[in-house]
Amino acid sequence: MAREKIKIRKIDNITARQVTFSKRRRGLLKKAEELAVLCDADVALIIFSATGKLFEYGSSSMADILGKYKLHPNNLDKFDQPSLQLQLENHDHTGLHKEVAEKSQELRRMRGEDLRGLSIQDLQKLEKVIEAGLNRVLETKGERIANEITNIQRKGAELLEENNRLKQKMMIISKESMPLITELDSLNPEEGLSSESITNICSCNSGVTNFCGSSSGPLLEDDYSDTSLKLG
Amino acid sequence: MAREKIKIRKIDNITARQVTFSKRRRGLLKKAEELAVLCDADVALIIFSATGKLFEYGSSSMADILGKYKLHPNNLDKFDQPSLQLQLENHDHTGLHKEVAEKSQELRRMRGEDLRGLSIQDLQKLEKVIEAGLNRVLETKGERIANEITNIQRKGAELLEENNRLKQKMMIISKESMPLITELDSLNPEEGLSSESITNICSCNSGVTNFCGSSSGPLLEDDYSDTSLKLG
DNA sequence: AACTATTTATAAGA
DNA sequence: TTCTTATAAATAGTT
Repeated sequence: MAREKIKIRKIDNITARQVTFSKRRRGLLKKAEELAVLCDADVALIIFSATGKLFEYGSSSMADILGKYKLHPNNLDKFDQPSLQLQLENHDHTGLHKEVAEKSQELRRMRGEDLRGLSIQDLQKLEKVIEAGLNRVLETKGERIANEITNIQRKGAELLEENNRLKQKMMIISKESMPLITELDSLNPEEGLSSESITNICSCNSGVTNFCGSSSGPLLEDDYSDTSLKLG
Repeated sequence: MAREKIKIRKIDNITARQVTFSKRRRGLLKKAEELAVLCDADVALIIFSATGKLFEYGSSSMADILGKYKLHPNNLDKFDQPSLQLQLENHDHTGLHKEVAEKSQELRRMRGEDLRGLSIQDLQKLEKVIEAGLNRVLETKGERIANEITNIQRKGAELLEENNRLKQKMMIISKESMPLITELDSLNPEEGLSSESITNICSCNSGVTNFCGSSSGPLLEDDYSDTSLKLG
C-alpha cells in the first residue's frame, strides 16, 4: 500500500515479516476500535504472532464478547458441547456416582439388607466380613460373657464334685452300715451352694439372650447371685 | 478517511452508521486476513453489529484460537474458572467425593477398622447396626448355639436334680437311721449321667465361646423356660 | 523508528 | 445496498 503493491501471501523475509506484523497489527487494532466506537459494535480481536505473543482488543469485556459468541446460534453446535476437560470431569462424575452406589449397596448388605441377588458364596463371604468386624466391637462384651460361661462351668463342676462327695458319703454310709448324724448336719450348709448354681444357670440364660439381641450392660451381676443364694 | 476527516465517536445518524459499519467491517475483516496471511499470525475477529448480527474471521478454527486464548497466561485467571455449569458440576464432584469418603469410613467401621475417634455412644450405635445386620446372616448358626446352651442348662438341671435326689436319699437315710443297700444300688447307674454332664459342659464351653464371637439366634426358648420351671 | 511514495480504505454523495 | 470519488489513512520499502 505504499511504494509498491504487495501480494497477500506470507512474507518470506523474517525481518520484513516482523516489521509488517508490527505495523499492520497496530493498524488492525486501531481500526477495530474505530469500528466499535463509530458504529456501536461489539468487537473482539485476538492476534497471536508467529512466535505466540498475544495482542488483543475488546470493545467490552473479552469474556462477555466470547461468551456471547459461544451462545450465538451459529456456534451452538460447536461450543455448547462441554470442553474436553468438562467431558473428562463428567466421566469422573459418573465414576463417583458408581462408587457411591457400590459402597451404598455394600453398606446395605452389611446391615443385612438387600441380600437378594447374592449367591451362597457371596453370603458366606459377607458373613465372614461382618463377623470379623463385629468381633472387634464385641470383644469386651464377649469377654464378659466368656467369664459367665466359666462361672457356669465352675458351678457345674462344683455341683458334680458335691454330687460325687455325697455319693461317696452314701457309699461309705451304706458300706459301713453306720449312719453318723453329726456328719449329715455338717453337710447341710453346702446345700445352699447347689441352689445357687441352679439359679445362676437360669440368669445366665437371660444374659446370653440379651447378648444375642444386641444389648450390653453387666448381666448376671451380684444382685442375681444374691437372689440365687436366697433361693437356696 | 475520505472527503472529510471524521472524529472517532459514535455516528449519530443511524443510516450513516449502518453504512459505515458495512464498509469498515469489510475493511477490518480484510485487513485481519491480510495480517494473518502476510505475517503468519493467528487472528480471530468477532464483530457484533449494534443489532446483534455476527460477523467473524478466524485465520484457523475459531475454537482453536479461542481455546488458545483462554489458556494464555494473561487470561488464566479470567478463563480458567469453569463455566457456571462446570462450577456446579465441580461442586457436585466435591460432594460425591465427600459421600464416597463417608461411606468408605462407615464401611471400615462396620468392619471394625478405624474405630478411634468414635465416642462410646457411637460405638454402641455401631455395634447395634452390625449386630442387627449379622443377626440375619447368622440366624442358622445362632439356632445351633442356642441348642448348645439348652444342653448346658438341661444337664445342669439334671445334675441338680440328681444332686437333690441324692441329698433327699441321704436325709432319708440319716433320719430313718436305716441304710437300704438296695436303694444305693439302684442309684449307681445314674452316676454315669453325671460324668456325661461334665463332659457336655466342657464341649458347651467351646460352643459358647464361638457364640460370643459372633453368633446370635433365638435363645431362651421354651426349652429354657421348661428347664427353669423344673429347677423351681 | 522515521520517511515517503504509493496503495488502500472510506466518507459523502449519487 | 452499491458505485463513485476525493481524500484520509495505512503501509512497503527505504533510510
